[in-house]
Amino acid sequence: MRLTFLDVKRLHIDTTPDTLIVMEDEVDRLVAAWRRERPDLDVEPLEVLSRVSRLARHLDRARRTAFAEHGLEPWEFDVLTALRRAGSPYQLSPGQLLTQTLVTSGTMTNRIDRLTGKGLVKRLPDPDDRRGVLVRLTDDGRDRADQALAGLLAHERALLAELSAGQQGELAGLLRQLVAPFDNVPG
Amino acid sequence: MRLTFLDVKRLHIDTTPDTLIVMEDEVDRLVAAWRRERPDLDVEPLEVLSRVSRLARHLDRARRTAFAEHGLEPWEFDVLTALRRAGSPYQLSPGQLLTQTLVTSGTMTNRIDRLTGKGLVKRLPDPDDRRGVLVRLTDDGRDRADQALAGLLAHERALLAELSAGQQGELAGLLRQLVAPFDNVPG
DNA sequence: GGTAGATATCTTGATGTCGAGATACTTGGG
DNA sequence: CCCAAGTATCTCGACATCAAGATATCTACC
Repeated sequence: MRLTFLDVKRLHIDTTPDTLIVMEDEVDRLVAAWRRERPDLDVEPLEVLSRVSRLARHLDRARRTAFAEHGLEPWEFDVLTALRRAGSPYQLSPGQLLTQTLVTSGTMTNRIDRLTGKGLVKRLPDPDDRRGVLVRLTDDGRDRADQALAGLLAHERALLAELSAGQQGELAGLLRQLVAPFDNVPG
Repeated sequence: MRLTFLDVKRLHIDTTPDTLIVMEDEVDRLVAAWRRERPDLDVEPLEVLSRVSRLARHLDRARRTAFAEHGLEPWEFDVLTALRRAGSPYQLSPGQLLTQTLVTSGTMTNRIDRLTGKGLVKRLPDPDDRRGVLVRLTDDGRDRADQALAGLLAHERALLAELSAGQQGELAGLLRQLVAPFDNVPG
């Protein structure tokens, strides 16, 4: 008999009811529904990838709340922290920001415009390439990024309390294997 | 000495170079940058959650490509398959669709309008509640959903080829623990 | 050094999403 | 029976994003 992931989950519940309780989630219900409606298909991939998508969606919402405490939108955080991470003098080209934030060039132009309007970054001409621009964090932008990062980490640490340190390491490793192919090819 | 996730990764590379090669990803670089710039902070949570967000982002793009082969947008797929999963007669209220797709009511109204325009769903009055509406899949909508699902599963199975079946099960289980709290409370 | 093709950024128009509020109906207490 | 509060859906305006194309500049090769 072949065990599916769902079976494994139930096994945990049945055999060790007091020490290992695994809660159902929306994806369990989704997969069960597909197995009922389309028993001819192998929907195993959804067990992983639908959870990734849904978790990301929930995280987006939680992050929006966390950043609001610091008066920042998620997209503002993404850009400011990319610059912050670059280290002094906290500047990157729009093109470098694109690859880090996974948005299109039009979007980035718009973001830089708005952040400039708020005084969090400023545009400087690239001295080595007259097509180019350097986006630099202002002092205010740097402070905001630092504060928001600390807030984010506190929130996320709380979410991860569900898992032991070892489990977090395992999870990070498995996710890395899935993400790496995307991050290491041109596509 | 305490090992961080990054150390564990490097350990793999150093000790078993031929059998276990772990590729770096963008999050490794991101975490390394934070450790250099903010050595005072514990950025461990990013190892998991930043990977979830970035992977989801990549998946969105890949899914967009996969669905385009069937002439569907990702949002259309989400709605059509929610109805398909409901089983015959393939109908749900807009409210039920909201909770499954994690969008707001205004968005769902708009989606139903456009799907109706394309002839993939139709609105019926709810016989038990005159405020209510039932959204029902047309035959064409059902066929499209079935075709697109098969295509999606093929694509996703390919992405997951990086992992063994056992690893996929582990990953699904760990993700479930993180998602379940979101899915099982009102929030 | 001149030119074709690559590259960096910005512009534009269309579109999907959100949030807040409006509307219509239902429910439960008095 | 009536009314207040709750619920289901829709409307509307603001806004962020994207894709495609425009512009300016660089690079490499002849």
